[in-house]
Amino acid sequence: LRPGPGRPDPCGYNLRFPVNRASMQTQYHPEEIEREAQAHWDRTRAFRATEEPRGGRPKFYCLSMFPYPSGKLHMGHVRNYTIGDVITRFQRMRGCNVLQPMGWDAFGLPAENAAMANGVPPAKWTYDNIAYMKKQLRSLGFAIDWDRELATCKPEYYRWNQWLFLRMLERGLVYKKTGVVNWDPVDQTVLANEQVIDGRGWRTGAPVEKREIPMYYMQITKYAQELLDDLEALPGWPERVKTMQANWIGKSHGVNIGFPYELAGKKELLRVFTTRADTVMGVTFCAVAAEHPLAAHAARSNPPLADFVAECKRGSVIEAELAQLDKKGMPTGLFVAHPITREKIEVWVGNYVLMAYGEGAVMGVPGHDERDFAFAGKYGLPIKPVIDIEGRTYSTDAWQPWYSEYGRCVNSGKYDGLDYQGAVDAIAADLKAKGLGDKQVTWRLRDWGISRQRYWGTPIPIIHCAACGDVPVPDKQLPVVLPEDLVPDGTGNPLNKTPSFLDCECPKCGKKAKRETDTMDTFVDSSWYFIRYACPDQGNSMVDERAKYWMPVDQYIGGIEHAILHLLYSRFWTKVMRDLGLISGIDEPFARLLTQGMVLNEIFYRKGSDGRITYFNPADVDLKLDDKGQRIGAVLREDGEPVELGGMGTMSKSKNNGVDPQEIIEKYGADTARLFMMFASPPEQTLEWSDAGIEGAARFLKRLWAFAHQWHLLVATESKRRAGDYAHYEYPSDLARSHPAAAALRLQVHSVLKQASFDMERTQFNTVASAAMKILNALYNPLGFHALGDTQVVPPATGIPERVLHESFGILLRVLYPITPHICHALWYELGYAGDIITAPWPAMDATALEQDEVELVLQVNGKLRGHMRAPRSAGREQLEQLALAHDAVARHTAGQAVKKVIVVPGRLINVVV
RNA sequence: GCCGGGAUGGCGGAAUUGGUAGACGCAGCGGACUCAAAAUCCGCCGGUGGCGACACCAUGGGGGUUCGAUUCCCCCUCCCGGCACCA
Repeated sequence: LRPGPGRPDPCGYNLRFPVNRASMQTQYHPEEIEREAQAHWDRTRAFRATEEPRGGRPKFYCLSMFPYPSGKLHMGHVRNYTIGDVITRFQRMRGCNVLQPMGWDAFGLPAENAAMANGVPPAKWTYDNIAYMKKQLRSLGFAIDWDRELATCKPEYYRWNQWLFLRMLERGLVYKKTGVVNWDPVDQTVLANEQVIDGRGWRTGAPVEKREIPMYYMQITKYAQELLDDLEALPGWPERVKTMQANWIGKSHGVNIGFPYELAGKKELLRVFTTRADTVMGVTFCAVAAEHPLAAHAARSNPPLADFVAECKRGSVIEAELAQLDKKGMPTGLFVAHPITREKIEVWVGNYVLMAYGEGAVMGVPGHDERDFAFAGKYGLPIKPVIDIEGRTYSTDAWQPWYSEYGRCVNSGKYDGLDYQGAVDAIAADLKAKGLGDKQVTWRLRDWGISRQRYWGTPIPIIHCAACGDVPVPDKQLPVVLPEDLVPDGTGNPLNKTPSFLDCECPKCGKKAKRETDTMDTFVDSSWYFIRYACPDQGNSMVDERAKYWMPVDQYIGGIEHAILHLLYSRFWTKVMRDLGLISGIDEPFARLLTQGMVLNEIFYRKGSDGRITYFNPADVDLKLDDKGQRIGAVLREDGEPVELGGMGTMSKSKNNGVDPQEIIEKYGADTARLFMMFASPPEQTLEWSDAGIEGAARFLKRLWAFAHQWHLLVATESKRRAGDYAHYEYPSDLARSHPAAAALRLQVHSVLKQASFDMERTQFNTVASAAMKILNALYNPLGFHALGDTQVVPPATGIPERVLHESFGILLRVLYPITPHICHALWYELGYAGDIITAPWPAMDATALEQDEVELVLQVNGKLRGHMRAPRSAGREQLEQLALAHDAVARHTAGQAVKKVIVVPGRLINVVV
């Protein structure tokens, strides 16, 4: 039943199932059909995406976050890319011109670490990993346009990092600054603020130190307002991601206040930022950060203070712990004047003041700020309450949370009685009149430091000349190529010891000069790869007009761990590229974002007598169940001794609970792995790995194949080779009477299809998989299949017309196809459906199939379910009321009581209120 | 502490957004086939009471709105994630 010679293919393609078999395989052999399907797609270049002229199909750009080539795929990858592939294939069926590209986030530290361990250059390690992982991805059958593959470690790619860096440098969007940076002592490199998590390096987990290093910054703060505002233009993003970004950007409205003082006869201002200008009359001291110039000045003539400042600066302390630390401080001996009362205010150095936020100095209002309260308490500074909260009495004994609430000003002279906004407005106006302050907006977001003291990254295109200083590499000398044969040995960046890279001529004066050896943060690489996919072969420019066709990404899929870092940087770069005129009409790169949940697995462990914990892989453990199937324990298969149940946790090496996707694919096939991943939970939720669940998915596909095979034998008999006859389904309007079983089947199948279509649109794929299972269950009975032996052929006993079964099975195959494309591809041919399933449209729901002459209604009394009744669809309200009231179950519960009201929900229920 | 998201059978999860709670699957139990096991197929499967028809209870806990609440509102408990000395 495959398209044979002489039979025109209605889709206009001349496709043939690649294997010429006399009959369909009896059993499901995933490895064989998957190999064949993939070879077929390769040969027909089925997933190559090309730009279509105006008026063509709508474009759909479906993108999954590209992987770091760490060695082999893990389950998280499989889940991520399967979700993307389901969306890709579904959008194709909906008639879109879909692009799903793939590439490699190929620069990064693990390559250097592997190089140190094995003595292999990072480049070789990376390229080997790419080759292996690409093979794995291909074996999963993803509808990827491999023609657009890119790797960020290739000069063709990273030259444009360098090129854009230079453009940004010209415009002041990149600048060099020596500043305090986060230093990861293990990786020996600088980390961006975004890469410091709980005071530790995001990769190494080592406590971050502070160092002063010159580095290049990208001015992301210039875009803070737009990055914040445009979050509202992203309805397709999860709320929590937007909230996380908004918090990270951290916009605060406040007042910048200057406290006047004199230094060496010069009038100066100590600037502070506050969101509580209404409490300015309660200031009893000021505090500056250890790095503040005033602290440095005072320390010069005050050795104990100098020691304290040095101690604070050392800061080899975890920031999160720092937050719990005691408030510590020392007076500087300097005094400033209160901007309104002219009172003398002492300036302290405080360990709790951050140099990087606001002005690096605060006004101390112990009456209404918890930190200032603790500080004042410790050093005996006065506490002056200036805000009154109605119905509360202030006491300086202990801090109360309500002390920091908004209220009315008291003890504040002319501001007494004003509320928060009134006081802030009045005080800001007075300060402005004196030139001592004004309203100000402050951001938490800081500029993005991109210099990394590492080898395996994009070289920063700068040349250091003794005469001319830092000179940008001229465009015509790009790319600055990174040598690929170096092997780092753990003693710093090997580029520093490589004269062939290091030595060069100054582009300005021609004298001998040295190249910059710092490389760029790898987040630069991933900030625009999705635009480059539009034109990866473009050698003359960063992007071309094809980017305009494909951008923005319609659906982006990736892990929640990138909610801030990667997604914020990418939004920033897109806006920069827009402002440089490189792309147009795009403010945001990703229209819709889906953050997939983590993949979890059971954790089993034993605690040794020395307190050491040993973890056991779930594959080596047997669960013990009681007779109800509830787990009561687990034993290690090897020794039969019990192990502890540690619950569910993210698959990780440390917990020894990972499952290698390769083993699953080899044992069950890609379709089974894909089906399980999609079926076990909705994409955004965590997914709990289960061997039994995998078995269940495999069982379903076997059943599907067995059913198809049985039916294939049935329809393969001579007179039934009429697949083409099924092309148009027209059913008599009295199908329900002539073939009640057929009408019932169509009702089931089309209701399920309606639900599946809805769930596809809202990316809830677990219920799409369940829909396919429901259709197969509905089909099993009409064929009487289950009662037969393995190979016996029996005609349908129910009298359901074959074309109804054909229609139903065609719907089943297409509903399931995005999730398990290989088996559906094969069965589509085997059962004689026209054309190639990858060009088949998503099935259309037939509304007439849902129409019934009689409907079942739920009967309720006072909202409680009491029975069911069948009634003609045409029955009116009154007729239904009467039927319901006369119904046994209803009568029993309403007997002797007055009926107050009857609620009729057409087609659903009747509720009698007594 | 602040922000966000959750809590439904033995388990993963459904419930088309206020209308039959537990779809679909897993596990379990009983049966068929088999010398036997596996595989496959059939049946049962939230709890309590009852031979049964059926009744009552049940979506973390408590209240409310409604003819009707897993769904909406208020309070509380617990869990997960993010941020956190941000002035």
